Amino acid sequence: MEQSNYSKIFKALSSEQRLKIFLMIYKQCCNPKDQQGGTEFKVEGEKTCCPVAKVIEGAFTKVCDCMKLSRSTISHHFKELQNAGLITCERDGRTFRCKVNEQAVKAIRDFLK
Amino acid sequence: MEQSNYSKIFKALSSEQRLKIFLMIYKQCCNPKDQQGGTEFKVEGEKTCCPVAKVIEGAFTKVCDCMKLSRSTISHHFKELQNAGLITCERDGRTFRCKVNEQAVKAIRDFLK
DNA sequence: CCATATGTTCGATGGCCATCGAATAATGTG
DNA sequence: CACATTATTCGATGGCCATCGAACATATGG
Repeated sequence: MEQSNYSKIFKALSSEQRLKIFLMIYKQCCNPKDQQGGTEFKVEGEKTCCPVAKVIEGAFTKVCDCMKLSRSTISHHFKELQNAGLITCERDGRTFRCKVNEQAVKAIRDFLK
Repeated sequence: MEQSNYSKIFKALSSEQRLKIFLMIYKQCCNPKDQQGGTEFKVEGEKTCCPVAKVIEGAFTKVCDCMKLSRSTISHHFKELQNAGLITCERDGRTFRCKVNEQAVKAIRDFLK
């Protein structure tokens, strides 16, 4: 991955609020170990730990419930995370689905390797 | 490491120029494998690969020689990298010494683990 | 001591960005 | 259909930031 792509990723994560949002999603998707902070953002009736990127249903609303930011701001942050290639989102009717981009995760893990 | 510290690190690396500067220094210090891009920023007569953080002499001047930025801007970027805890610098007379902070490197490597 | 090299500090500037509320669109519910 | 939920878009705003040149500070070499 090129330097300019890395700086885009880091820019997306440089906002504390946006980092928080990304980690909320990430911890529901990819992280095999750390389950801290999962209490306020839990997918009901499911294990929060899974081996590969998993789709999160209703991510937008859940994030809204956890943060003191306007919905418009949160929408903006989701867009920025998408533009940086960190997550992908799709909407089907009322449902907002979202998952972490595995390539981006791999790139972050490979940075400084 | 706390989220706010991570966002500080990512903010420091979100500027493409600053990321470039950091990687120049990093590749002279810590990286056991990747030696690409080392050509324009080489410590004469030394192996560019070493196991632990190593002091880089004259880093400021070397970076100035490689980038099309004013010295004041580069000075500013060095300060930002220091404030984020990514590098430490010291001056002894005319000599500008600089090295990568190993804790920060470890933190970056542990992010998303 | 004088000139040169090396960094730092300062003030200005232009641009980007996080945030908000309001307006709008799309969708489901009674 | 009327209403509530949910998400997007827009315009405004205040603040931060990357960059520059100029002025200053410090050190070294002749």
